[in-house]
Amino acid sequence: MSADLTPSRAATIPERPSLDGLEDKWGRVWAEQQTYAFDRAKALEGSRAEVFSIDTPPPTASGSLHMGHVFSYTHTDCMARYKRMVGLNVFYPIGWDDNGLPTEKRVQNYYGVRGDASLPHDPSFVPPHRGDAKSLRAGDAMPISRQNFIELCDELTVEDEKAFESLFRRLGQSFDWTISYRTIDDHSRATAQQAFLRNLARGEAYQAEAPGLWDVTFQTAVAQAELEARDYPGAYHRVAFHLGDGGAGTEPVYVETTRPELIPSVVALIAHPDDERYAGLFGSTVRSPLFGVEVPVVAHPLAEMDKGAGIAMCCTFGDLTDVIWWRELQLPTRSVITRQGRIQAEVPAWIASGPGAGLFAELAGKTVHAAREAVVAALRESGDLDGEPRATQRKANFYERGEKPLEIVTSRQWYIRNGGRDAALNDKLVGQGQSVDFHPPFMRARYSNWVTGLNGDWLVSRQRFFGVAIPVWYPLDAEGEPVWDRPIVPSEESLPVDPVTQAPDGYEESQRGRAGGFIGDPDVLDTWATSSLSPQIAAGWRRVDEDGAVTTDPLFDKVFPMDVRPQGHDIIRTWLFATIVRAYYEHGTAPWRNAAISGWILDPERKKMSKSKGNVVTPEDVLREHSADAVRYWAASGRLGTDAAYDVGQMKVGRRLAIKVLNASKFALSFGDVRADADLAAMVTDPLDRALLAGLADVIEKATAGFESWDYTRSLEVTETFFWTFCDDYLELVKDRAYGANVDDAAAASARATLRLALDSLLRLLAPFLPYVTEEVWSWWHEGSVHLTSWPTADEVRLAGEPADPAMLGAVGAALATVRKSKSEAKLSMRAEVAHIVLGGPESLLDHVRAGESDLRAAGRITGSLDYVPAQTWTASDVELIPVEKPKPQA
RNA sequence: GGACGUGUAGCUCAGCUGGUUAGAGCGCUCGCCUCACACGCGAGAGGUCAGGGGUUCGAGUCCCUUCACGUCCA
Repeated sequence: MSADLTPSRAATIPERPSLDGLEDKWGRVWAEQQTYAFDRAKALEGSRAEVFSIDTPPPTASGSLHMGHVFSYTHTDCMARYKRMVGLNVFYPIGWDDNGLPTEKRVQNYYGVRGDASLPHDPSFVPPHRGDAKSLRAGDAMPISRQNFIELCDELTVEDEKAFESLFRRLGQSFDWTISYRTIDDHSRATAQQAFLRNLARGEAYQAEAPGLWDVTFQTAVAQAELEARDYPGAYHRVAFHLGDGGAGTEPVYVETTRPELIPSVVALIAHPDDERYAGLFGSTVRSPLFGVEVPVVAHPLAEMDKGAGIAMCCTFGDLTDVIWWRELQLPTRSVITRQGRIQAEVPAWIASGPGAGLFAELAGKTVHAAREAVVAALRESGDLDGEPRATQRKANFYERGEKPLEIVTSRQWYIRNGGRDAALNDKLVGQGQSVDFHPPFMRARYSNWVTGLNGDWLVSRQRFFGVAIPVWYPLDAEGEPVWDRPIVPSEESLPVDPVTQAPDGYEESQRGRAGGFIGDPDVLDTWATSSLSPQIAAGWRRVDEDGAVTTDPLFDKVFPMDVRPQGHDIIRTWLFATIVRAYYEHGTAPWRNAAISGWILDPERKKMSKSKGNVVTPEDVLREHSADAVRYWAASGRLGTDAAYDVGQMKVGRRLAIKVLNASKFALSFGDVRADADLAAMVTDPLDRALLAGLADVIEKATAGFESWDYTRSLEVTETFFWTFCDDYLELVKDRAYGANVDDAAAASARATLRLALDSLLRLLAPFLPYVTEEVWSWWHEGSVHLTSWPTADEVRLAGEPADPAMLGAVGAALATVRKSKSEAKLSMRAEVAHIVLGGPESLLDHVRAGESDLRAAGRITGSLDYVPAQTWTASDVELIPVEKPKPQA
């Protein structure tokens, strides 16, 4: 039986091995030698099964990497390294998500600018400053053209990405850096536009004018997945609506509303059909206070009987329930809130002829907040406010990055169907989730819950500057009005396009904005609409050949569907779901076979780490202080799907382990060389050595099983435990035997061979977790990288002949511990000699101890008589110890 | 209100399909400068496995229920 090892040679070992500098040393070597390069040619020749492909999350380039990134990316890297060692051709790309609002905000602050679509491109533009913005008020920002703005985004994200790359490299991420992309680069933009155009051609994407959530700060539409419900202070205002013509003697109907400023928008009062208090009013009409607009009282089950007065004021639009009522009850549209979050300037028709026209004119142009105060004052004056407003906490929808509650405005937007309005499609998309193996499995419920609970299609258009342009134009009719339902689309060959600066085929730029001409769609796609195509972008779904033809890279079928999507659970509803939707439409399949979901990192007090709490640590500092291997050890101790604490203690344990690997390896290789051509396995004859390797074989099997079930933590744990036993017991037991004797001494040779065999496997078992220290030690006596060797197999260390019993090492180790305990209790040095001892132990194990007695005597310094007696537990009796002679201080 | 997860030594966590006196590391206490390692080595103390009920010869492990915490969705 010969082990499948890389070439070995006489060991060259540093005098004092150290972790310091290993990251720089090996990081450079790995980069120079392309250690982690994906073998494209081999993939193209071979079968899909020989490849392991990873849909790496592209981090947001404009943020900064935090310990959560370190945590989850390490999880993936450990799996990637394992898969590489079992012989798979690992496709491990890295991309940057430099798209979207975070980048825009960062660019605005960094350069002191803001985008203004009305401005022309200035080719010689120089930003006011770079970084170090002084106190920057929105008004001070310099307005610049969209193109100039995008150029700045481009400039800054490239800088940010360099910092990220350096950190990832130091952490030991085994990406293939040649397979990289940026979600704003030409290839990504073209891919995103091509996929969108195909969605459009197949009817999966559509345009609609509809009420939708709108962020007044960022001036953009917002999708359901970007919502965040937050507590928001408000007040119930009890407001009177008047019956009939409001004649005296009739009791008004009181509603309780938190948004009195929307009274001009009221279209109905709505109560629950079972609510007897209002049953008599259904079908009749009431007049709104102040404005005197006549609205019906209608029944709908979404009215909450126990909330407020039990009867709600339906306005267009105060919240999402209003939208449902408006749609289902076919109510009129009476919007007064503009996209800026202010009351519109013109007095609307339904108010102009009524008593409130003057009041409305006063409200015009006011913010929602100011309008509310004005309306409340007017209600007080007219007597329509019953009592005083009562403060309340209500849940309001916010854009996840926004600071003001979302308004609902009607606008023309693009959508991609995602099952939110189509039960059959919803079922299919839930089914796509079933075909992905989630790790841990319960994470699938997050997916199914989200998909099942969707209440609308995916809104993909955003009114932003920096992003992938929606690749369509609209013809203008003879009156100069856009013909929305006949969008002009570009050819796939011409992608990427920017409809704002380029004219569509068949038109001249001079026709832009003119009757009979065209306009370009000014919007960009949701960031997720691009990042949801990360598998397609990385794997070359779109490729442009030299002749300009659009095809697909033949590699695509060798890596797609990908083997795994690693990501955090917070973006199951966005990134994971969107990727499934896109792959389903384009390929009819799930985009990956597995989804590996990492948990969050919490601070030691179990709080979420955030800048505002001041408990954020920067990965650079952490890596410098503890070493990359130590930080990886901490990360790898966290199982998939489980939140973990930021735990310096665990990093110290990892550092200790890494240092132990250095020292133990040095020791194990220091007993004199074995013959280079020797069959190591054949040299292992001593029963204790055979027991060690038998135990190691079991460990290899368990560690392998761990990785195969995505439980890398289990692999680390069994390997680590065994490694410490190897150090504390086995090394101690055999060192005397391995020392000193000549090369031809069979007992010594057995120990030395075992040490090498064991170390060889142990390093490979630890390599996915501790890439630096294992590479360092490997280099002492091997050619090539440990990361490109084969994963150890139990067969390598399972010797021919009589099967050895791994329990023997445990038995002799327990006996040694018993001897140590005697010395410890006597408060003596471990060097103290044992003149006499009677060892008690389980009868079934005593034979094992006898078989290893010479090693036990050497390690325990038992120089006198050693007797055995069966006992329930390990005990020592009749112990006679000889203290070590303390050397007299020299005079 | 719904879904999912978690609750095991002071702390961080293992305990897989139920089976002998519940494990590890850190921390703590005591001892040891043992020729790989003092960034080390050895030894020790610490738990009625959140509470209650049930199934079983036997439950931290399965079922029911209560409580606490977390995340997401309403």
